[in-house]
Amino acid sequence: MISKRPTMMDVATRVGVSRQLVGLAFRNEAGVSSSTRERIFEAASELGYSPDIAARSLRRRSSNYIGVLFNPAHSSADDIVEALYAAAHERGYNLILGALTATRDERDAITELLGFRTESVILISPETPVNELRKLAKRLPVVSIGRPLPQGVCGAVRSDGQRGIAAAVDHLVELGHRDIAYVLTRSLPEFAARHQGYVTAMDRHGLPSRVREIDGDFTEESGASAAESLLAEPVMPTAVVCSNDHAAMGLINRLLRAGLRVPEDVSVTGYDDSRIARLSFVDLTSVRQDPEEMSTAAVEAAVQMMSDEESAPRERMIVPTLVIRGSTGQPRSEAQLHPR
Amino acid sequence: MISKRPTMMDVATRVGVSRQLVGLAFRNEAGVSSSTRERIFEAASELGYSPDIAARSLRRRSSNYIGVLFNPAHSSADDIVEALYAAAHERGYNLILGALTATRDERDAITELLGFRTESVILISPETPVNELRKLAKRLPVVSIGRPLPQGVCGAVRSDGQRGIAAAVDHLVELGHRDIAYVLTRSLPEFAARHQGYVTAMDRHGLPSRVREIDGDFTEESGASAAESLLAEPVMPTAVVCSNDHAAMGLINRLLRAGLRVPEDVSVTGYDDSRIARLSFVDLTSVRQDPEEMSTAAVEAAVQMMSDEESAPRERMIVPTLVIRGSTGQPRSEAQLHPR
DNA sequence: ACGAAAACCTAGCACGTGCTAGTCTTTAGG
DNA sequence: CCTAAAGACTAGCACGTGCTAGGTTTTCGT
Repeated sequence: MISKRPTMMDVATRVGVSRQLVGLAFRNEAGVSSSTRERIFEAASELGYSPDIAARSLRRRSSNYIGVLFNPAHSSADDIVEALYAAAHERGYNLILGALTATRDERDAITELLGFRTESVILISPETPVNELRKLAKRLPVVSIGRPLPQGVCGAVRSDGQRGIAAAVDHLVELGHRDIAYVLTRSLPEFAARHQGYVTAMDRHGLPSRVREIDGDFTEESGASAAESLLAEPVMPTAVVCSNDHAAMGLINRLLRAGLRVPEDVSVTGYDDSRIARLSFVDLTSVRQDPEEMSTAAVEAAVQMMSDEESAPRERMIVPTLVIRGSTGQPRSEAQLHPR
Repeated sequence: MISKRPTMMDVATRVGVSRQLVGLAFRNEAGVSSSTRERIFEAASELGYSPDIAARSLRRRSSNYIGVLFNPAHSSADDIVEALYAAAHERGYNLILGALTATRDERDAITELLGFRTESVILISPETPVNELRKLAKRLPVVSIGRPLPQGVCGAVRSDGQRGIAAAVDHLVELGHRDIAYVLTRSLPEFAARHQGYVTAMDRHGLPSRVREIDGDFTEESGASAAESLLAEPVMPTAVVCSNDHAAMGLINRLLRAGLRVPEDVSVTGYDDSRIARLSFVDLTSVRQDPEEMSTAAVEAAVQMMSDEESAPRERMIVPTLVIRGSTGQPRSEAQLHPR
């Protein structure tokens, strides 16, 4: 029973027709009488037959599949993957996932996707060197999500980190904050724009002298140690903008332990609007990069590049939005001036 | 360039050998001189060739792939998927993922996996009716992770919910708690064992009269409303055992807002040891179902059923462990008797 | 230098399906 | 009743690879 999965032929002989007719029925093509069609599907279900995708795409010379590289450990990947399925399905494509794990690096995962003869690949926050991406993009349409790349390397969808952070700074300034610190992430290139956004926004508000930058990364620990160095200062800023949600959480936690209240004493913002930020427990004001919009744009770019081989790789910038929650409020001096 | 991906034949003509020799080289078989082998790989890399997995598994009549059904929205799935990759790779198998999304139900996803001719499927917390699972298991080895099923339906790996909750209760009793409430989850069958574990553990400790059960589910809101009903009681229990981490978080959050401290006033435990529980912010004592152990067991079961077609479906129960963190401590009366 | 084995290489069929080009049967129009 | 068209169905090749069964060259022991 295990050794042999049924084929079209098995269904055909059971019904008493030719294999080709079964093929027509499964492809929903004309030329099969409705009674025969019914008998075919019935027999197929009895035998547990389903078409062999490998054989089909081999013969068709097109798989109808888009490969997706994602890292399940990265918190925002799930939302994007989910939205990609919907977006691809709407346009008649299927997805095949390539996961990044401790035992599989990007090269392995991409090679596997190519092995499946996907017609294009969508890479979520890839770290593959640019020249390799360029090489890859010569073979098939490639769309990168989230990573800033030089013009024309491949299709690209990313959100405007500069505007995202600027929105956070604007929000805080509007609340009355002036001493606004920033916890940056050094390790990844996509964070350069966010950093830039902080600096220019502070400038724009006439606060260049209040710029205060602290090193951090993607961990809660880094947020906690950022909190330490702020607490050690003579004057604690009234607000802290973080370049990601995890660092923001670590920071808040340390501040609370030090007896400060959020947002009464210090306002904090995150970035990503990850599931963590949405927890009622955390309730973190955060910059949202809409996963539906990113995914739709990525699939659109891939579809365009697949249908028109000569079209230039499409690049699209998504405008992030600030989701205001409970971790931001009026600064403490203001609160003292206008209590409640 | 896009219309035609290179084949073995292209590589062969470029090197000046037969297609079969290229095949030997890529399968790492003997019979290819090392110099030729080198030239073949060089040409392949220049052309961007990688073997066509579809054609290969078609000819081999075995795909070497295990299908994995998972729900990216479910918090514990990521860890399991990651561990599955490692476990499968160690045993010479690859994984192909089938994601559950809003637009794809289990039937769709499983049908797709079958279309890829995976040699077996591992289903993470499937909700497919038992009779359909039984039918499926007749066609190929099926292993379910997490769901309680009647004996013999298919391979099964799950953790002992009864012992898991019992461990939480034991821990609290050891700390001195006697008034221990339980927030249950009604919606899913795998939670029946946990409920049972609570009742029997309370019994065993001679506390059947202290049993206090509150309805809940997988959401933070349900935890919050559970907190409400506890706060409305004349005597608040000193500890609350929750059947999942999300409910525990909602509960804690509401307690804190009501001015209670955790664990000084109330101890709380969760279940799943999800990433959320590990956040320094939350620091939740929780029952851990080791994903590595579950995954390894699942792959082992699948491999056994694949290699020995007649072997009975394997069923394995994993013993969960309690991870003690900061949300549990001595009960308030005890703490008053022995301060610090 | 000879035979044999080892090393290196190739021909041809098969896997399950899609597609083109048909064949055979039924129906419709005069 | 004849013809043509439409409907229902089928024969056979092709897709890219693996495998069996060979073929040819090189190497080695004596």
